[in-house]
Amino acid sequence: MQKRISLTPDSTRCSTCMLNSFCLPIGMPPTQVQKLDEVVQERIRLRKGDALFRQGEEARAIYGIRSGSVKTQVEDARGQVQVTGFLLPGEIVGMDGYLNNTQVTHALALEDSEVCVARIEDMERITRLVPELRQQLRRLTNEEFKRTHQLVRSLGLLTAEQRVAAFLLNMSQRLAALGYSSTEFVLRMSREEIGNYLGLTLETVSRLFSRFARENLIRVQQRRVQLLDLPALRELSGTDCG
Amino acid sequence: MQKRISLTPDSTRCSTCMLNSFCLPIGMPPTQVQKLDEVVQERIRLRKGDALFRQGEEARAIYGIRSGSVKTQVEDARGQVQVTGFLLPGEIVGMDGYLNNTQVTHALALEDSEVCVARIEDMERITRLVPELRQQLRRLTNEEFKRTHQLVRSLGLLTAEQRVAAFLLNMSQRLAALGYSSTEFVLRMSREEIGNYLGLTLETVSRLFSRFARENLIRVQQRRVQLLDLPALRELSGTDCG
DNA sequence: CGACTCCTTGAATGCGGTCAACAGTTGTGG
DNA sequence: CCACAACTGTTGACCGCATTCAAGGAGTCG
Repeated sequence: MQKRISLTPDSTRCSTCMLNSFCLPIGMPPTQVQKLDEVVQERIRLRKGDALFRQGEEARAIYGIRSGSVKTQVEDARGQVQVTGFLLPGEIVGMDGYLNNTQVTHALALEDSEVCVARIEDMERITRLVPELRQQLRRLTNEEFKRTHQLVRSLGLLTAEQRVAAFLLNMSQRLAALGYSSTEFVLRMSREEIGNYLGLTLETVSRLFSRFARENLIRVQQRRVQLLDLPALRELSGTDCG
Repeated sequence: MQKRISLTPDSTRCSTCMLNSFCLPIGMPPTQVQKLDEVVQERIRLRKGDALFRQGEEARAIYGIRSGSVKTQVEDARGQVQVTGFLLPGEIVGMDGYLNNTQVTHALALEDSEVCVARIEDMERITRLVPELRQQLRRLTNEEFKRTHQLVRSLGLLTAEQRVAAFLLNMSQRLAALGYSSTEFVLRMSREEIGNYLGLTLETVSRLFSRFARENLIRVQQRRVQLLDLPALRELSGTDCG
């Protein structure tokens, strides 16, 4: 399933990566980032639908998304699934596993993707040399908490309409941060996955997309989305950001 | 509001605390636990309603609940509040703040309570001497993730009935672990707080309590609850544990 | 005792879910 | 290249769960 790639000296590394400032090295001085090249010795290529890791597995690494996108989901004893996040390039998957050596979520590729591998045992070693890395890992864990709290807030106190609007704005923001258009993008996940993530049915998501389109807030054709009226969406979402 | 208490040599410490095996020292050998006494030099006494810390504040410590109970909640820019957890004795509050030096939630006492203070700057120092502590902190962070994921699952895919049943079972389990009765206890929070936590209105919570009582699954009088039929509640909850 | 908060219960409404049919898209193999 | 199958998304009709609004009761504290 997964395809491992060892990085030859001249292949891309943290220190020369385009996503440098969005990913693990965020805010680290260049001299430190070079030391990260020692941690990230490997990449994995995933086909759409491949598992990067599975809930319950031993956690061996944390992963930075280099291209493509990934969803995380938890599964209970009865097999019911709840999507807990959609991850974009530059974002880190597996922080929760890092903390207890056991993955608490599944991570599945939404499309063909490539992820960089930072093995936990290597990091243990490197944190002794680069104390900033420890701070970095904390910060990433904190990000993860904020993401999850936002999801809880959305599920706990927003209406379906607000959730869908907030979801679109959130995607918009994150894509914009990566340098993509904030008003025109392709959703990599199905209506069902969006619905599951937002605690709604796929029909409700579809209906709201259609209604937003009818009201000229967005344009939709399949997974291609165009946001026509950001202020109105923000107003609808009932939150001040995604 | 808060009342600080410095611990005199003969007052209770981690190494002699009754909650020893439920709290920060969980699973640590006695010799290590003694080193924790160095970290936990202070306790705070809270009156009902007092804030242990507030969202946005600088995080200076993590806190172990010694007696009483605490709720955590996030607040958005418009002042809307979402309760994210109810914490019992032995449980740790503030892990998320520890990770970024900024509190991402409010923590409020549900009743008169006492919490032990482990200052972050002290812990930095102690982790150099007691490497196990670092592992401990990771484990606690992971616990926090699991708690939150469970809440997301509950909000995302359970019905009101299932959520309330699961909530009661969860309280039951955690109280039982502390040595209290698993079938008879007093809820420290209002219907409104439960409702907010579960993404329901207070009326829905009240109605479901009444219905469970009518069906002889529980007995309720105000905040005093008695679970009469655990298997049936488990069945209802649609999950295999709280 | 009165004022307050918290809880319960009823009645009516409506949001989102369910079930079902169909359309559009993608992928596959002949 | 087309035909067919499988998947994904849209839309409609109906239903029911949970919310909303409202009134009244129970417990608590000054």
